[in-house]
Amino acid sequence: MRVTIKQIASKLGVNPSTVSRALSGKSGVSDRLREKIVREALKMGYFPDMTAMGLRKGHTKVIGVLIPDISNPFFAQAVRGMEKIFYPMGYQLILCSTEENSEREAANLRMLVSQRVEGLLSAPVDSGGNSVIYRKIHAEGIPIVFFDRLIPDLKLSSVITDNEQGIRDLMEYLHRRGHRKLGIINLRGRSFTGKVRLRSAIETAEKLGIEIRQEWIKDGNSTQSEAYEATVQMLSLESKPTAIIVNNNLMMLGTMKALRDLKINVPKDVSLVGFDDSYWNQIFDPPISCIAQDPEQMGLIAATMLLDAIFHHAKPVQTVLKAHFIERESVSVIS
Amino acid sequence: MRVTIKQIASKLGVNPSTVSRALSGKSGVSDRLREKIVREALKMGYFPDMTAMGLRKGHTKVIGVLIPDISNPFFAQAVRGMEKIFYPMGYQLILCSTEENSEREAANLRMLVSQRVEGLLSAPVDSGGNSVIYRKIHAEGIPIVFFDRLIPDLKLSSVITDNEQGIRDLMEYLHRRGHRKLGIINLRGRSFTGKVRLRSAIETAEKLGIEIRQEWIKDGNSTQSEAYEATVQMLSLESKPTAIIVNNNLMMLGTMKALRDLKINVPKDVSLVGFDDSYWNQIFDPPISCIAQDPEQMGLIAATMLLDAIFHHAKPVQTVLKAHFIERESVSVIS
DNA sequence: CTGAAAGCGCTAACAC
DNA sequence: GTGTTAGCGCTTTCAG
Repeated sequence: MRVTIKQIASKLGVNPSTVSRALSGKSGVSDRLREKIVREALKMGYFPDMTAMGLRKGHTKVIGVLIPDISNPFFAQAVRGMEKIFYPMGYQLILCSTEENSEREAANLRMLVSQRVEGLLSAPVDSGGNSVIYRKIHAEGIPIVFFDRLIPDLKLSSVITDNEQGIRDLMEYLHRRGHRKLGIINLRGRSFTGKVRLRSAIETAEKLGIEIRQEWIKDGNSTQSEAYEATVQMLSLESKPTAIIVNNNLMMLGTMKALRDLKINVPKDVSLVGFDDSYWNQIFDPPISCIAQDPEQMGLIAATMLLDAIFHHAKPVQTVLKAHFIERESVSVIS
Repeated sequence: MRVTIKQIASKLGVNPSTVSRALSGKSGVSDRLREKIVREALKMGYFPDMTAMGLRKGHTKVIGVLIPDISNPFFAQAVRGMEKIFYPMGYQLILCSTEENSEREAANLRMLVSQRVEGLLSAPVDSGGNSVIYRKIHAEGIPIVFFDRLIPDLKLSSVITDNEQGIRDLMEYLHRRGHRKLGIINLRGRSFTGKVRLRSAIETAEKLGIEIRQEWIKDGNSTQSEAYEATVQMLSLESKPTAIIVNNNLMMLGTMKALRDLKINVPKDVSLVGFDDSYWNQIFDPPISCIAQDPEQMGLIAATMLLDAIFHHAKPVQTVLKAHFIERESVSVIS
């Protein structure tokens, strides 16, 4: 059985509360006794019981993290950034993968509250169908910070990338290189980032005089396989765009594979740029120019904001991060 | 403030224990009263308090997971497999990234026990320096399953890949294609998988009559950047191997980049095979032949074994998974 | 079928 | 500087 503070106490013939004081470094215990207690605790293999401490003190030192897909390096790196903040503070992260499913998200959210997490870091599921639960949790006094995505009708804290700016940078670059016909492999149409990036592309196209035909906008559903299909379809069209924007890292893999299978040369036959910079962009032949976000930084900032909310009851803040363009060799010059 | 069972009880003029019974689906409450209680709980926004339940019942429905690096897709996918088992059972995973650091591992381990996790899934830090703590935790009655790696002197449950078989398959393939001079970009030399794979390569080389000179064995330290350096060094040697084995997915990225920068053609100038199959192997030019593990499956099996240990007190089991060879186009035929 | 009471492991307020 | 007591929110006997 587990060693408790009580057992240590009775073994040493002192009171449990004295053991508690000694072990948690509180004042009010003589140095000699404290040392004796600490030694005995070590010898008996005592592990403090956080659930009991949590119950008593009202805080658990646990943070809940919700991400849609852990095997996407983007989110994995974001979590890494959060770890960097929370680990040194002795906080634990409970990580939940929602698999882009509202019901799972709701279930996870309920669980997390039940676990008495002190705060929540979430990249909410695209449908945004759980705003009621989020609101309720917020009302309970549990701070929430959204990252990468947000639910527009909730005025909570968030850290997202400046998607509009990113798309504009990408398109201005293509425009400078002479491209006037643009195709888009978009994220799931209903998703927050998908909507924002597409709208921004259409607006920018109008401004710059770039053509984006309806048939050049394909929904890659955020997955590798569907991006593959979408790319194949787009490039079997009678009249094709001269350049393609792929709207996230995973879909870029699908598009790359399609291009290879179709033996279409980049950038000679078609130019390619991406939103997100993952490992693979720079080892593709040719290396892919793209808009790079910094997910680790995003996680770090989200975590910092959450901490601020937990300790200083900071008011909700909306943070927008700049993404930056990385030029490589995937875009031709059209004269 | 948080809604408690007591508040619901006093609101309805019944006893807390009745509310507890009603809410947890226990028998001994009339249907009418139960319905009334459930409705009120919902209305008041009641979330059960798992820490209190855990304290009372002695189990927390939380599993601790230790991985060395969350941004490595291999481990991310393993976690995904674990999620698949535990999510439907209402268990939560606390994920800790040890960053290949023994002290962090020890700290995380202590924390996890303090959180009263019901079981532990761990890919232990390479040095194996925490066997004492693992042993202690096991002695506490908390089941442990190692995955991907293990600590040889601990006879606990584990799921690992048949690394020897993998290396043999790779080398027999190279041998059939006429290769007799082999270079290796190895994992961190002290690591479990690094040691096993290297030893296996040397043994197999002897058996098959393949030459592996000392200078053709480079330590890539499991990272992209050091694998880059290692590759550059190996290929600037006077006499080079005709084929290279890269011993994990992240290092493959470094090697690929080095090869591109050096303008060395694969497989014409040098052949290339890898241990692990990540996203990028198939979009490189040429696609890379490799030994593929199935990390998600590994996570799934580890989770299943842990469950077995938790519920049926199953004895420690050592599981070894077969890896399978995927032929692509990165190896030339030498006649 | 429902209520009363005890207790999980810990800490904090109050005595002495 | 140390002991006593109460209670965090819940479940589980045991009564009635």
